[in-house]
Amino acid sequence: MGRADGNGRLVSAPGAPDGGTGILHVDMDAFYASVEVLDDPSLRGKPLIIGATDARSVVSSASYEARHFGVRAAMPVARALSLCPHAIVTPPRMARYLEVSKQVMAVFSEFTPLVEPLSVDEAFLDVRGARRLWGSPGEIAFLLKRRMLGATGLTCSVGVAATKHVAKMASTISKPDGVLIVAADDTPAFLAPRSVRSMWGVGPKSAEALEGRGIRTIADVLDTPKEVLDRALGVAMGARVWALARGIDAREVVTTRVEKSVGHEQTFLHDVTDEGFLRSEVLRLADRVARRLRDGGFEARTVALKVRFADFTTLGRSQTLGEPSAVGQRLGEAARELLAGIELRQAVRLLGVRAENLVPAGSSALALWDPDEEWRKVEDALDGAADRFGGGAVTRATFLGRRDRTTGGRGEADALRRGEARGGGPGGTRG
DNA sequence: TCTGGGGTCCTCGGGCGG
DNA sequence: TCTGCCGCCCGAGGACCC
Repeated sequence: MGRADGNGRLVSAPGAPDGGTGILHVDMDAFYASVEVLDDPSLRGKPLIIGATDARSVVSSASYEARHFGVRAAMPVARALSLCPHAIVTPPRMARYLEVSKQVMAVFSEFTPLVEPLSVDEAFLDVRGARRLWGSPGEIAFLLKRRMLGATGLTCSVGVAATKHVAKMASTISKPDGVLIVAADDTPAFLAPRSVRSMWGVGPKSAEALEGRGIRTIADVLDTPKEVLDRALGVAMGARVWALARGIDAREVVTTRVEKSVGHEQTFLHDVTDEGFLRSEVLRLADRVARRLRDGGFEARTVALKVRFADFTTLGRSQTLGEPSAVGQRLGEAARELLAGIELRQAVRLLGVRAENLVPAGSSALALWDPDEEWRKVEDALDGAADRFGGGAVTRATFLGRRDRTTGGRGEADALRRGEARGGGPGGTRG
């Protein structure tokens, strides 16, 4: 497996056993901060915070020098500066990070086509089919790190394991600039002493629910009946934690991902009570969302509005549109209706507009609906019923009342109304 | 200390149609 | 015609991740 290196890291040496592994999780080290250092070497070795400087912004990324002072991502910048007053704060340059991200992903793709990006700076790689070309998974991990440094000038950490979950945990523990290989046989020993919080998917709430029952480590999870986990976390989450604690994780590396929603939200510098301003902001956010939908070739069936009040309570309202749309005006109207339905009992801190239930542009029900095709389906479905009722075939004409005299009269139409002829048709088989 | 912005997934309850 | 059951969709909210 690996050795503790005195800094809380656990790392493997080249040649460590990697039997039964095949999944790599690669995570760039302090990605945004490292890109800033790459572009301005005078920042090297200094505490660096990536984040806007206005009152309400939070830390997006921090160099390890800043983390040494307790600075963490998602911490308010003001708080970070109180912990590390001499830190250099620089605003994020997303366009630049995306540019470097492309280089990073290109390095991943050199080793395997089976790459599943999780964000701009990390991905799962399935290297089970790359052995003949590049070597064993453990060998690939060290090779990839060298190649990454050469191609981008950046360091990364790599977890190597039999499953995505263990690979992800391993890369986290090996950070920064490490490799941790967890051979399949070593998985139980690797997992057992770890905290429940270290599991991917167990956040503060779930950890609290478990710890409140005395379940602090993964070994504790192994000793806990599944019903207790279900009660603590809900059935789905309980089942997941039960399985992950045993090293069971059947998730494959997925190379294609379909976007499910697109949204924008805005925290105001000062809490807002002006309703007119909120209405105009809703329209502006809807416009941005609509533009992104059109760029991506999508339309939205559902519009969701998010309102966060000054006391941080958050409300969501959503509405399904009559027809999918990617028109800012249409999305904006829906979002404004949702806003009108919310009692603004406090000043508003944040507004968000999100498009959900995305469909490809032009595939709305109306655009795709072919009446002739629908009638063919109805006629097919009714053929069998017509036989049972002793009549002839039911046609579109019979249903519309222009009865074909060769058919059996009203039997089929009655059958249709009673829903007795729906076999194989849409709408379920029960009745 | 006072909590961003972009997402995904899950749960639960109500309405509705068969 | 009414009732109970079931599955599906919708809407709201919460937890989690980077």
